Amino acid sequence: MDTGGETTNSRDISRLLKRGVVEIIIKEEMIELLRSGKQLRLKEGFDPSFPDIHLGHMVALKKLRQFQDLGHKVILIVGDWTAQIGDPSGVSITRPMLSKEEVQANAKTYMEQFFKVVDRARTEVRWQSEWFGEFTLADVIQLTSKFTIAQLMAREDFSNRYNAGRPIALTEFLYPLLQAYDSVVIQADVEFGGIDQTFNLLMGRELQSMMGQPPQQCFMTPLLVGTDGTQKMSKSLGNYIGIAEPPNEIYGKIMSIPDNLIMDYFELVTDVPDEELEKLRQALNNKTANPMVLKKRLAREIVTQLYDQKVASQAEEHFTKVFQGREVPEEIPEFRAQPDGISLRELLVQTNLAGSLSEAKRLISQGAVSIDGKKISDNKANIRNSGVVKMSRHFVKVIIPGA
RNA sequence: GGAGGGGUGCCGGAGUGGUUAAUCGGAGCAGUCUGUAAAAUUGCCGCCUGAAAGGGCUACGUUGGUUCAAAUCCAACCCCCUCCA
Repeated sequence: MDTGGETTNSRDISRLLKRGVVEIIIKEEMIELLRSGKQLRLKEGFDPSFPDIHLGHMVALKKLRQFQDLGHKVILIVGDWTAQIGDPSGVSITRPMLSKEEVQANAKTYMEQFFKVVDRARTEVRWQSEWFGEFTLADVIQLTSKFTIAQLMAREDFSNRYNAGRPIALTEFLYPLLQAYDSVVIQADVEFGGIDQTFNLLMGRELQSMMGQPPQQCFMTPLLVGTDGTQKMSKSLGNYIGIAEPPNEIYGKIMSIPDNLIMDYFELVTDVPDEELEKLRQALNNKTANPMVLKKRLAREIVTQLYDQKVASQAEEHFTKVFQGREVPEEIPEFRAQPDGISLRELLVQTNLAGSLSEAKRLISQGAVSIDGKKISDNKANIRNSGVVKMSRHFVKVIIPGA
């Protein structure tokens, strides 16, 4: 059965449209669509310049999955044309054009991660080049003629930049238009995106109506705050937790998020039921729960989702032992040195614990490095015997042959 | 087409001939503390070399020039912004 099946009931609907959602345009229509029993076409786009998926993206992906579980279909659009323009996020204006091979490779990486959350069997993958590949200038003119500058300037980012005297590339205006056109081509019923994508999603609605299609519903998900606790999670800000990262890494990063983010993460990235969330929230508020303990639960939940329960317990164990118990982990990367040893500085550089000899020197002088638990502050120290070197949270087992 | 303003390190932003690897803020890194949280606090924050003091190299849009000496002066070029048309 590949249609939406029996009409989705009210309970499913309210759950679907509440948690992890900021705004739905237009909610009433969305509800009607869900009730109609029609199999909906859910559009989700991705920019092949950034193939890595992090927890921030997961909020929307989980939503997609929930829709899929009710029988609906995801249309994943590979934005191989819009990628050449660069999303007008204000962060980066121009992007290097990616070669076909790079796009292919990135798309592959992306999908490997995407299908960790989204059901592949109910997903259709479409490339923008399918339709834009043969777009002519005449087509471009026709498309652009449908919109006015005033309409585009309604986008906050554009008007902000304009008012601040910062440049706006002409091609950037094309970005929302192309994205809107995608909706027309694939006849999207619903488009998903972060709340910062509102403008682009609305353009799709607009264009669809102009072209005689029922306008798509816009489904906006909240932006997850990154590990720094202030800005939205993003790779370029370095405050992200990638879903393809090793379990220990994910677990550790979650443990390091600020306390005030705990409940957001629970709500948006896990499936812990609402009633339970409420209890956790209260426990946190009246301080009957140790935030650290809740975080551990959170970390476990998330690693379990991305891997499995067993891996999650292992990650927890690792964390408890190594970081809380300050023990040396069992499995640490090894470094084989020459029989006559190696200078500590050199070692730090070669194992990527330091970016340069100067940096290594600084780290050592600042007391960041220890060997077998003994702090080394002599920055010209040499390693002559095998041992475990620790720098901050990283360990390396140095092996000196014959020593 | 005309007039004016501007391009400095990861970002913002000082500096207008030497004492400037370049004030300051943010970000980042490391130490102490701790719950790998926050806050606090200390140090670092171009590269190489030196135990250190120091030395060398690279760097202020690009290229060339003036000078004992340039991010700072001159020329050409590239790029951006504003206003007028």
